[in-house]
Amino acid sequence: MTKNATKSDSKRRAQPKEVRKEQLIQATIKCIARTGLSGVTIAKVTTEAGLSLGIANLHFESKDKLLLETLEYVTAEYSRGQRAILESEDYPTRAAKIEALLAFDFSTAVTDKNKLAVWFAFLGEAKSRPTYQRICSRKDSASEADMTALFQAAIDEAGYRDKDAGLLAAGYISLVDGLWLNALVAPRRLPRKKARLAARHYLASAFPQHITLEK
Amino acid sequence: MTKNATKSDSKRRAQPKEVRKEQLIQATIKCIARTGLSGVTIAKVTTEAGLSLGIANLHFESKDKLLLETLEYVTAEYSRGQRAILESEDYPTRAAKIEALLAFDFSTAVTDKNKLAVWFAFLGEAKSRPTYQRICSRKDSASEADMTALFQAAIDEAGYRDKDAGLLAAGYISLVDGLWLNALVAPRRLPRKKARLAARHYLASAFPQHITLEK
DNA sequence: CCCGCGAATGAACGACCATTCATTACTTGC
DNA sequence: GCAAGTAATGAATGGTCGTTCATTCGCGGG
Repeated sequence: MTKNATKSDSKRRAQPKEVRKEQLIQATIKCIARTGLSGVTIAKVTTEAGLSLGIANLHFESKDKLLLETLEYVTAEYSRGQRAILESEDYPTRAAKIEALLAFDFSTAVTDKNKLAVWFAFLGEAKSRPTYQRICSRKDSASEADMTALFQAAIDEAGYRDKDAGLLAAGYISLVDGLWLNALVAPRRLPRKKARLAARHYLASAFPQHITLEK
Repeated sequence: MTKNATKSDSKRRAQPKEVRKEQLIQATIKCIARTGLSGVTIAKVTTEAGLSLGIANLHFESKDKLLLETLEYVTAEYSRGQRAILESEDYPTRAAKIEALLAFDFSTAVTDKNKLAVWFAFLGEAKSRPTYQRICSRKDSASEADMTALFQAAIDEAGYRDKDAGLLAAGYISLVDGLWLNALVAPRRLPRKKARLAARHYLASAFPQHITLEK
């Protein structure tokens, strides 16, 4: 009768609300990636989590709320990482900070297939769901301003001509979205490394004195 | 095309199968844009089309087939227009052909909100639906080869250095996808004209002797 | 050791929805 | 103008799924 170390307890045990919610959100991410948003059911999620059917409605008010918190979970994770870079004062040069953003956007943590699948599953429904729309655009509009400022500073310090920081930032954000999407749907055609290289080329031609094609 | 064949039809009338299928596909596009893929029901589609409940299963084998044909309809329409440009021999210069591709990608016909909503709704589910995945990636992989060839020819004729046509083509395709997506989800932040301008900047920095920022 | 509280369970319920098909309505050939 | 054939209809059906809640169980305090 020693405690079951890692294996799931065969007996149910009370857990703090936060632990259960995290468990259910993780299971939801897996289910969305496996079956698509429209294939997700409470039964599949709770089975994936190894819990009972009723638990989702116990900790979340409804399936809708569970899905919403899952979306928020995924976007918050990304935004946190990105803002840590954008707001950091520890990079020796602006070039280093831009490099860090690039490395982050194509890190294995960010390009995780399950997380990307969740992200695009919700984006695909965003047009008809104002709530999804709001959460999804929060991710980008928050960073767009900071990124524009960073790009503008780079433009100023190098004296680039004919560059529009706002347009470059919008372009970079969209390019990354597009590369993620294509890498997710057709990883054979666009593997992660090729996607990163394409993004690097974009930045290199925008900021030739900051970013080069040599690794 | 016509909204409701003259409305005067208060009584039902037999129509060739092709007319009915077209009608139903158009209604499906509207429904997906309005309610998202997961909110689409046969009842909503047939009501939108002004027809009876049973008609969808009469002309399509099932709801699934209807959705599939809708996706194929939207992608085929795009591919047809794009290939007409790529395969045309009527452009005086390569620059003109590249300009035409850009103009096409951001034409009002292609950036129609409903069509884009359909496109991204299916892409959002593509990860978990091999059939969607196949249809969606057909659109891009067909054009990627032709576009790479076009870009390579442009590189050769201008003697650009350090350019990788394949990477530029993959980047352009992804950038366009990303711009469409952001313009769809947050049209306020990224209006169509700004999206087109961002794509133009991309091409201008890739092919400075072909594409310029002056309209 | 037992009691009570709150977490967890899952059978039951009801709403929704794709699909079927008997019936109806139109069209066409004769 | 009639009959046979075909398109269209929509009530009925069966299945799926979100949600509820009476019951069960584990835990900590007395």
